[in-house]
Amino acid sequence: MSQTITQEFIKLRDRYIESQFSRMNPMQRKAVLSVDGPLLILAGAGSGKTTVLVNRIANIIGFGSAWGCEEIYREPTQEELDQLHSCVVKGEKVPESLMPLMRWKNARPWNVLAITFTNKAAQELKERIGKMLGPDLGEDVNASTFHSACVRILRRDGEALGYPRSFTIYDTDDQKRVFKEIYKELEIDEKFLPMKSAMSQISRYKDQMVSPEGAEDLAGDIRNRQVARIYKHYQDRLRKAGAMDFDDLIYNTVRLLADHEEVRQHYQEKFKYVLVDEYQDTSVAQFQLVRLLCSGTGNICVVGDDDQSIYRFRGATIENILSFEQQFPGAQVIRLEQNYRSTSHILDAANDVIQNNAGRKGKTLWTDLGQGEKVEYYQADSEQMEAIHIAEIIGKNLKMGMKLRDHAVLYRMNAQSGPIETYFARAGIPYRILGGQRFYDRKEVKDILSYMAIVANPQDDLRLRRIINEPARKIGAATVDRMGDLAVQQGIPMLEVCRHAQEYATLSRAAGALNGFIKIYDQLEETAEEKPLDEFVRDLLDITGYRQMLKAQGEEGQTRLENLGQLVNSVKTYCDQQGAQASLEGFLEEVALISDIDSYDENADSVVMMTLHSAKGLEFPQVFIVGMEEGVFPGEMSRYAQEDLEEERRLCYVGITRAKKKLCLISSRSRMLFGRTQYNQPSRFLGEIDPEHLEMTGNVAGQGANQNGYGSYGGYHVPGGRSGYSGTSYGQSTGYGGYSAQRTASSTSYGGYGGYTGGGGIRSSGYGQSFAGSTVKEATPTQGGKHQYKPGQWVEHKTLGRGQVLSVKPTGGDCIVEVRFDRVGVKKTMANYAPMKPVEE
DNA sequence: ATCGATAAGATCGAC
DNA sequence: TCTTATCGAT
Repeated sequence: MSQTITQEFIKLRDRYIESQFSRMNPMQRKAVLSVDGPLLILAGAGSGKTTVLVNRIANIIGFGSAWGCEEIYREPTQEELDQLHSCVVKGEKVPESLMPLMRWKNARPWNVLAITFTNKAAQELKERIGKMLGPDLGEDVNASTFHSACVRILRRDGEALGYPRSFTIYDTDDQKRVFKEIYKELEIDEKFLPMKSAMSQISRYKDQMVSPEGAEDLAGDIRNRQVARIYKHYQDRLRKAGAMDFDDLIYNTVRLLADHEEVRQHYQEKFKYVLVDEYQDTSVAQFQLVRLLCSGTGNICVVGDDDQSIYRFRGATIENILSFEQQFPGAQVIRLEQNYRSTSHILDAANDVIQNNAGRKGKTLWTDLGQGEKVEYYQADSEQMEAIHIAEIIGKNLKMGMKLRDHAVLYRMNAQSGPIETYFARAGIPYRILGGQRFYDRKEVKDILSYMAIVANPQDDLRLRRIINEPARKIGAATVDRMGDLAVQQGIPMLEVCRHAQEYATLSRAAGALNGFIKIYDQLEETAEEKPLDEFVRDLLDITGYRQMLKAQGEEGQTRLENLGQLVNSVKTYCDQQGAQASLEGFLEEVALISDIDSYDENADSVVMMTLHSAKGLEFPQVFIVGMEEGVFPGEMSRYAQEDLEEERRLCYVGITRAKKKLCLISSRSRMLFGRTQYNQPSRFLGEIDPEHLEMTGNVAGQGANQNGYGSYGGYHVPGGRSGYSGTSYGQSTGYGGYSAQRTASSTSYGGYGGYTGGGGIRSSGYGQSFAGSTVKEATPTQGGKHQYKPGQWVEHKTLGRGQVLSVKPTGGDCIVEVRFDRVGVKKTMANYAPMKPVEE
């Protein structure tokens, strides 16, 4: 009798659990419910994989293995069965009292490890889980990047590898400095072995878990032997400084887990469920890490899309996702092919392009969002026209009620942002640029961070070298080098040598200055001990004399001082967030692991510009991809090797699939790049799209394009030789000053704590800032134009000052107005965008 | 030490 | 074209 009640209950339990995830499509639901064992989710672009991840984690925590499982905590009563039955029928949540019977071997939030590609994605995941299960539970889930997860493991257990608990994390800049020293020491000629190639080769070694000794064994030619030698010296230095670079974080964690059973067991028990997002972009080392972590329970779920693997150049191996089923026998594979993002012309264009790649798992995305608009292909004459066309479309879209933030401009290289940026700034279109120099990469910020770092870790000779004479303290390079030698000889940190300067004959002359530095250092240490973190940093600026130095530097110093003000703010924000947990080490760590995309704020209303790479994971109603040209995209370097070309194609696929409703692909007949004007053929990727999905605009016909208007080579005559280069410029050089001024003037927009709330690493239009709030209004073209201009007319521009109109040319729904400004010379502006109005003379 | 001239170099870039 | 690094001169 009770047997039937139990069976009945279990059957209903399955139905109930399924009903909790009823908003998913069947494939998604299957992925959410398959909790145990290895699982590969092949999630196409826009297929709702984050939703799947969130729900799957919710299921793991809420119900555990209960679905499809015969086990139950105890026999339910008839009354409980009725209760469940009524919940299922009415679609209500079961009462808490019933929950113990509803779950089986469910995990606690901290038993779940979810690894994402960026900090932002991790944060988002936590928030969404929090919304489903309650904020406390969300907070307790381990959601982080590979690197932050490794840092946590290494801080706790890294001493087994001979690193101090408070090891420093070296960024690329720090790495470069170490390399420079090693090049000098080993007398290596940069011409023979460029530092960049040595650095990246060593980075690749670490990605593949190759030790310095291993590199030695592998080395065939002289160059590789040299790299192995550098590798060895480099690791030596890092170890002495108690430092790890980004690659070491992964490499060392793998070593730690592989070689120390008790540590491994601890984490295998802790992380009962491991989930990895963006699996197509993982390295060999990351794969090994994942395998070590999950081999206790075997509960590993990876989500990825082989078609979106775009980081091969950085050590990612697409093999990880392609061979998942071999690596984890018995793996389930689930494909998510329904796309919820884009309309079908866009999606079909993406499918058309990607199907030209060999070596893919193969899937075809579909959508039920309808055909939507065709993909626009615009052929411009120059990169300026490219920008103008974009501005026109944005203008039209705004009129139709779209927001500035609905628009994204994507390009292959950061260098391509310039002309568009200039034009937008001039036309008064508020924009933001992601990428370029990060806030935390600025010299003054790094200097102050270095001061903080040596207080946290007095062994950090590299950071010490950086700031010992900044501001100038009469401690020259020769003195520093001598100190470095002494430190190496005695096996002590440089700071100790410095402290006992008078005991060394070679340092006698500088002893006074060195003593002075020690006084400063001691004072810092004391302040750090006595005061809260944010006050410490504020005082640090004065104790070190840094503030005074900048004050004496005029305008540029002022900007830098403002940046440091931001730094102090960010320390404060960090303190507020962490409360009693706040620590110097903690802050430095957080800063070291912050990226640009982390600070992208989707709510700020401005057009976003970024590289195709940084656009991964984002979506916009209207997307522009510029520079669709051979030699640009695909890039010159990747045109010939099959593998490189396929990666470019995947990048194109990523770009296309960012668009929800409208996509505009733009190529230009001429393009100035690196000071040369190039005449490129339209990108082959354009030719791969079925014309059925394309709508061509621009003066395609006139310029020798073939029937399709693209794709067939030779149809386009290249002036200036067949290489596609021409020494002569293309007449685009007029009215084009003020470029660099624009850029600098517009780089001061750091709201709030860079890494947390948005701002860091984002460069914005000065106009956008100054209008903040009323921007959209200002930038929205009104019917027929808000102001009428005619040649001879005097105008007043918000930032460019007074000027006289030279010419007015209608374009689209707007006019290009050429103005000679009193202060800055001749400029072109868009009548409806520019913050400009006619004035009486 | 700090400036200015000169040369080299320049994808993509998470952490 | 533009930036950045390095070197030599003041």
